[in-house]
Amino acid sequence: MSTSLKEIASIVGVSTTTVVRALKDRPDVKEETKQRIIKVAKELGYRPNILARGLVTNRSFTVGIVVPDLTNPFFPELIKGIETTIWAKGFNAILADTDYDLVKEEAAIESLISRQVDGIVIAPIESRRDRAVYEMLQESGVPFVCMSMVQDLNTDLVIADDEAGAYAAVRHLLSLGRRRVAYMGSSLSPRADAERLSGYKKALQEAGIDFDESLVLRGDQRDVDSGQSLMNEYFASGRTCDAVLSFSDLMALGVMKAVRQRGLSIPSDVAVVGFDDIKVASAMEIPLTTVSIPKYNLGEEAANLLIRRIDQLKGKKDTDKRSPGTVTFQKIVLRPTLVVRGSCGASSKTGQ
Amino acid sequence: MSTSLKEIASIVGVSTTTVVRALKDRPDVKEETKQRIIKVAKELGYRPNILARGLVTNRSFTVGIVVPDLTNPFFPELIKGIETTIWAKGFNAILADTDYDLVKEEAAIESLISRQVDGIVIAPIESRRDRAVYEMLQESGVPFVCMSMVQDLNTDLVIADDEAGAYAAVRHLLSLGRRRVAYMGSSLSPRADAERLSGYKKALQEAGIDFDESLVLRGDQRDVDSGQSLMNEYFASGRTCDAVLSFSDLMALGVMKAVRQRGLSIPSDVAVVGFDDIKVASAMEIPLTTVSIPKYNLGEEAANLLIRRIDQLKGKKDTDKRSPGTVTFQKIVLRPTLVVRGSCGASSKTGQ
DNA sequence: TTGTACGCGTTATCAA
DNA sequence: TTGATAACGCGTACAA
Repeated sequence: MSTSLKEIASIVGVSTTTVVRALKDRPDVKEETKQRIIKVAKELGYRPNILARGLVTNRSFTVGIVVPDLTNPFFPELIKGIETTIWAKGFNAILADTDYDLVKEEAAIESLISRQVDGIVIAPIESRRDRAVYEMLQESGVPFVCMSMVQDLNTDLVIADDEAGAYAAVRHLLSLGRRRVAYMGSSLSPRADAERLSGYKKALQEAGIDFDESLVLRGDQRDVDSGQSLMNEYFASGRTCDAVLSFSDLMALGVMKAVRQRGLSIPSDVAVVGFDDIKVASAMEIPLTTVSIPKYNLGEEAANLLIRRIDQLKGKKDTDKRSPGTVTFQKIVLRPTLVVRGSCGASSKTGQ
Repeated sequence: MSTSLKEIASIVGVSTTTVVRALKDRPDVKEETKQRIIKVAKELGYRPNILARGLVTNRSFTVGIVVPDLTNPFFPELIKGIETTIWAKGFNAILADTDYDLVKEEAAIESLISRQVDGIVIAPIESRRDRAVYEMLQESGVPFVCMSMVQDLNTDLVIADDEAGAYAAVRHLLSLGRRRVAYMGSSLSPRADAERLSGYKKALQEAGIDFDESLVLRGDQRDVDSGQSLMNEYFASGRTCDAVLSFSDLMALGVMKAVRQRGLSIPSDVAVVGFDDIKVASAMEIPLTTVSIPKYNLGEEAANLLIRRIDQLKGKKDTDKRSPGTVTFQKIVLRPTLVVRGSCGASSKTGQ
């Protein structure tokens, strides 16, 4: 099919070894033959077969990216951060979307290992039964970085500071005079949810406000409708609030819809704050105040950490690959920033 | 590193051939040895090296996906459609984001070819100078499917019917009594832009309305701000309109902002219609009427077409690979649907 | 029922 | 300055 070193060699009348040297522009080839080889290679449109190369070098220059749902606006930016970073270092990305399906997640990881990826960045589903999958991955020896905590497993980790994010948001709301701040969490991300709730409580406590369990709701962060219906139920049950911090911007949009349907206005009656800072958050009629997560940077950091791991793994010649006692995992935590826009009722200059 | 057939063979005390047969559950292996082999393979966590396999079978079971910008909400759904479809057939996806950079697009394609992908799905940048890149790709012999037309090149193509989409939208607006309908196009997608403009004109003509060049604007479809500033300029120049069809939902959001800033109301003063139907379109305070493009389906169709191409290419044993005269390219056109919501002023039951 | 031998395209080692 | 040769892990004729 495609031209190989051997073909070039036979055409030019040299050995493949010489062809390799010429194409890699090594100094130890006669200039004339080098030129002849390069010329023929160009004419034939020679492209190295990276698979074959990987077979001998034991490096595929490929990393796997595993996410639960591409269409969640959170992930494309993250992936872009990863892809751009690894691309700059000569790596390609194999992408797998698990659809929040544990079976597919496991299959995806198996497939990636079979494809000899040099490493994996993975945003776990956060199922209660995902531990086994990650233990399998650890045993495989393929380095990987998680974008959220997997139960009590020790892994490399790159995450946002959820507690600090929620804390800043609630603190801000309280400083604006809000007193009944609802927390709309998500049961799909129990770890992050717990962190945020903790930040929420901390802010309340500092302001001397008692924690009120009835102000805590939980739904599905991926879904506008979830935020809306949750908020509707909340109102329907006779409860009230003057502010809502929701787990995602998508949910926050749903909250806004519900609030309006209730005939209340934003932000005067109810302040709404989201989480993530997706692109359209600023484009709403009432621009959404939100805890902005540096998604692209998270991707960058994860990619850089992973590549470091790969280098230190493949770097050492053949000193025993696993020295399980020695490994210290890294945990990189990025601070989110509160982006104040219209929906929280602050008189801000930001976010127009 | 990872266990190979050879290792298993030497442990069990048979040849690699036998191991292969056992692992593929061929009938011509003694049941007992088969079980022994399978057992050992399991214990050692054997995983076939797909790269090595590809070297001999000349099939990598990988397809490349090339898009100009992952964070444009249009693409994740498209990619998901592709990825899910090919995954079901045993393929993995290598993803490349070109950042609307022709140089990176070419590099990405080269890289994919070097990685021996079996095929490529590509959403072209639509630069004026992209032709060379695609000719290179054609010469490589790797089958590929385009998600938009590349100049006057003949390729497999899977696209939405832009003309029909725009036509339906404008027709609807006119049926609601709108008379000055602005068309906000995009200079980044000249082909689709021309198609839509044509649909726009067609609808006007049928209604007996003269085409007015001053109602046509052009900006950057990726950007909310572009829609906003374009619309601002429009108003500032003293022009008016009672409806706007914009090239993307993102742009439409910008238009809505500008209209409100102008003190006009939606939809009574100005009806706004978008294109794409991104997730949040329905979550706006005034839900956005839009021409819904079946992004996921486009991805599915592209993937299926590509896999058909791959099969028919690799299927034939070794009858000359390129019979350039014989190839007939396919063009699959999917119809978009107009989703009527609040922003166009129809009294609809849809889209709440 | 099992094994031998070769090839896929590349890199690496050693020798000339 | 150049070339044999082996090796990576797997698949497949061809034998036995």
